[in-house]
Amino acid sequence: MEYAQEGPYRFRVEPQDGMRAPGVVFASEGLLRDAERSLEQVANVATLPGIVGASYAMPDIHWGYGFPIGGVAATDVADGGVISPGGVGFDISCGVRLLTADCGRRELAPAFQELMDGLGRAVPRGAGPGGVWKLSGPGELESVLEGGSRYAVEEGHGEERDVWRCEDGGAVADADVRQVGERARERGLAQVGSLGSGNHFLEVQRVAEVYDEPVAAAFGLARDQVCVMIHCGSRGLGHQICTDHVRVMDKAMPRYGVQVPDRQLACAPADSPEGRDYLGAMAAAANYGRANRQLLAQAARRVFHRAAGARLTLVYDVSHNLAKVETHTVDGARRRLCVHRKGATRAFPPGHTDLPEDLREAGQPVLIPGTMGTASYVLTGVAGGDAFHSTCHGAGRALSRHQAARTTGGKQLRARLEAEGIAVRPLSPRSLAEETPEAYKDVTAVVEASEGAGLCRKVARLVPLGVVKG
DNA sequence: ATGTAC
Repeated sequence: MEYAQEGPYRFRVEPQDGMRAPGVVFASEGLLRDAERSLEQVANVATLPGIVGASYAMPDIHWGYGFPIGGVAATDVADGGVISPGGVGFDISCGVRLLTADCGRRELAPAFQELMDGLGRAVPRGAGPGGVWKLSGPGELESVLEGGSRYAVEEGHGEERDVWRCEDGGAVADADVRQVGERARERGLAQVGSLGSGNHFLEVQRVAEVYDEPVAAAFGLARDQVCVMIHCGSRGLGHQICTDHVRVMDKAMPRYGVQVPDRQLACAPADSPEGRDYLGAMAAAANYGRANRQLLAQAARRVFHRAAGARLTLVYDVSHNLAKVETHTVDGARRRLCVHRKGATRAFPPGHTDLPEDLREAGQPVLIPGTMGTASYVLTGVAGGDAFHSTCHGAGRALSRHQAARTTGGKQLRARLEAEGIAVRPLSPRSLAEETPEAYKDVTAVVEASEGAGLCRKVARLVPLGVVKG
């Protein structure tokens, strides 16, 4: 695919072959070179009816289902704009939650191995059922789908601050549980408060560097601060919802006269029965994802309290796989847009009215999970941010799981990480080897490019002290 | 990512 550089960290694909908008990729030359194949997916997304502005991609762009991971596209709801499950991905509402601990690294040191053992026991992980919260039955699952982490807190699993420091106040209002199928419900019932596998993790981290003191202070972060970062999604429930609704839309597309260059871009007008049904089910999965992270945070709180007498305070919780109807100004006019962010993080700028008051001046915390054994980042939204206020979400895979597992053994990798001072509590040696740092791109390069492109600003770098992996 | 293939 042909492309041209139109600014530092900004590349453009001219409209061609049915594209209704250009493609715009924010990346360094190096990151783009590694992802050239995915430009085809950027171009495919640009053919979607109602697309506004451009088909965007973040610096961590890589190949995904229909949309590239790192893809951002907005469609005009009032103008036949479509919603595509492939623009959200299978792990609906995958995201990151960050908490600060009220203890220093040195105070924690004597109890650290005990703390990690406790986290290892308290965090359900890996494939299949298992979760911290045993729901009373299908009725309570509906409450989770409608109330998200707000419902979890109401039931005693958290504190008031957890609600307003979570994106959407812990729950979106437009969840429609009727659109969540029986299989999705079955899968979701026994997984609330579980990590899953792959790049998902719960880490104990240390603030290694602060880039912006005032904003870090507003987020409650200081150098050498101990933090807990949780990266996980909506488990089997979100996966099943995606599967079910892709099938529905695949069949519905001809009725709306929509043609897409890739069947994985199955979609329907956002303002159609099929579009509304998916958006309602997706919102239910979004709420489930927040409740999932809420329950894992509670589990971590219990372990921190028991092992170190320490308290954990929520900084923020934000998804990087979600579509939302948001109001944006386009060519001077306010328009309701369906913004797909797939492997891309919302990054609202200072002053945005959807931010809680105590974050209004600093901007939205943007949480970027690193790869095991590498850094994670806290960023903030900036005025004038492009791509409907979006930025990167992390580092994509560079090696397949199989390739990764061939480069090292799990025991060898664990020894290496422990020698670097990182405690590891893996589910199995094999799953650990698949997550070796060499299997991922450099998250620092992704963050530098995102900042260079004017999508966000760096606030702090966090490094792992201990990691719990599925 | 995912009861890692209906």
